[in-house]
Amino acid sequence: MSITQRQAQVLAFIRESLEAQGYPPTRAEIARHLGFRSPNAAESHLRALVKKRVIELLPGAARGIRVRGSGLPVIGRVAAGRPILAESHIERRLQVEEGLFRPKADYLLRVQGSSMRDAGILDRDLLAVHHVPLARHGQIVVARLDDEVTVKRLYRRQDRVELRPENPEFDPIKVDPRRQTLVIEGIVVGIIRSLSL
Amino acid sequence: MSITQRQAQVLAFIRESLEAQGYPPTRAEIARHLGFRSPNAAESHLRALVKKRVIELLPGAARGIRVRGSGLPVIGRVAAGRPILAESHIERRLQVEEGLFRPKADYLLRVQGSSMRDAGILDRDLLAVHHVPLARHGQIVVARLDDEVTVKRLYRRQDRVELRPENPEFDPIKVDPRRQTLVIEGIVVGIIRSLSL
DNA sequence: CAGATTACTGGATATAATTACAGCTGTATA
DNA sequence: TATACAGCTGTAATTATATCCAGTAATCTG
Repeated sequence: MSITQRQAQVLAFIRESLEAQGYPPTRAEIARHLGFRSPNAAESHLRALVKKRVIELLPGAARGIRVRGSGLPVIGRVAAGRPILAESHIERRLQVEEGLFRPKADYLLRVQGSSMRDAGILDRDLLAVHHVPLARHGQIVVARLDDEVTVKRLYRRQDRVELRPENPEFDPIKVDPRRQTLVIEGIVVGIIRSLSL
Repeated sequence: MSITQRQAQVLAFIRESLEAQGYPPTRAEIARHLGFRSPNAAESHLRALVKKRVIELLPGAARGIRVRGSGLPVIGRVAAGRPILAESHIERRLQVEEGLFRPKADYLLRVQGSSMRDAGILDRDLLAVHHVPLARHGQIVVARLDDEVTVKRLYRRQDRVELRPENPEFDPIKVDPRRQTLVIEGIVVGIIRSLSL
């Protein structure tokens, strides 16, 4: 039971309004923006979004629209064979400004281990990841090698593909496409570290 | 012309409301929260905050309150002798969730140089800084030595104070309190890096 | 000491906004 | 083929909200 295209437009406008105005839109504003002649059209879309648990409506309150699950999901340990963005992997959500990272971050992944230490990526750092299935030579990627999720720098030379750590204590991984399946889960676009002393 | 205590309470409630409800409060809600019997008391506080350029009011709009200058200020190069948080040092502001860092971040400072490379702090990183005048041994601090602002790890042994870089290419700074003035500007509580490839 | 600012009460009103009701057309689902 | 759901129009009532006006009192400022 996923969201329809029209409902996504309504949701996008709510987000837009929140960003630009600092408060949610009214039914009339939604109707005006999407070209409805009746505010009731907006109302029913909002009700549908409530039923699908995407927003909450606060009865009686003007502009009483709350977007649920806003902010970037923080992904902890990823279970083998399961998609990274599965609901069960989400530890919590963090409100981080869209546009802080470019291209935009889709989720935050918690680093395990120090194999990328010399790239300034330490154990327990949060990596901002842009979710795309393709990466270029030299980019730091989130990759899945035979169901194991790792963060490494991608090396692509002619027909050879390598995942290289940036720490001399770790060895580069030469990918053999005949025996292993390599899936690019995304490229790393940023880092957030909490020192909390 | 700064903000009064009462006005600060109103502002705090607006922020609280934004955080908890997802939208700004009405005049009546402000009045109820602060114990006013008339919504007009809230109205005049809001007007005062507008005059002091702390918020904006959108006429006619329900809950039409916008908090100006929200988010953490990003500090670029700091001019000698001027306070770090001077308005002229603010490059922009970033909307980052309060509570992402502990203790809370007061501003973001852009790193210049790689003297803290081995601590995972690279050139052009943004450091989340908690603004306090005291730091403990071992903490990474933002310090001002004779008007020069630097980021180093603080070493305090008996009566000796040192600011140590974490990169063998740089030398530790032994602070001589008779000739130099050391001011702790804050402690580093987090790092944000944008890779933008 | 006049005038501005802060900090409120109390009443009133226009309008902003939610929300109920009735109805329409398609498309998908059982 | 009945039933649900998506996606609307249109009207209207109720209530939520902003905002004006007229005061009172205390404190600060030039």
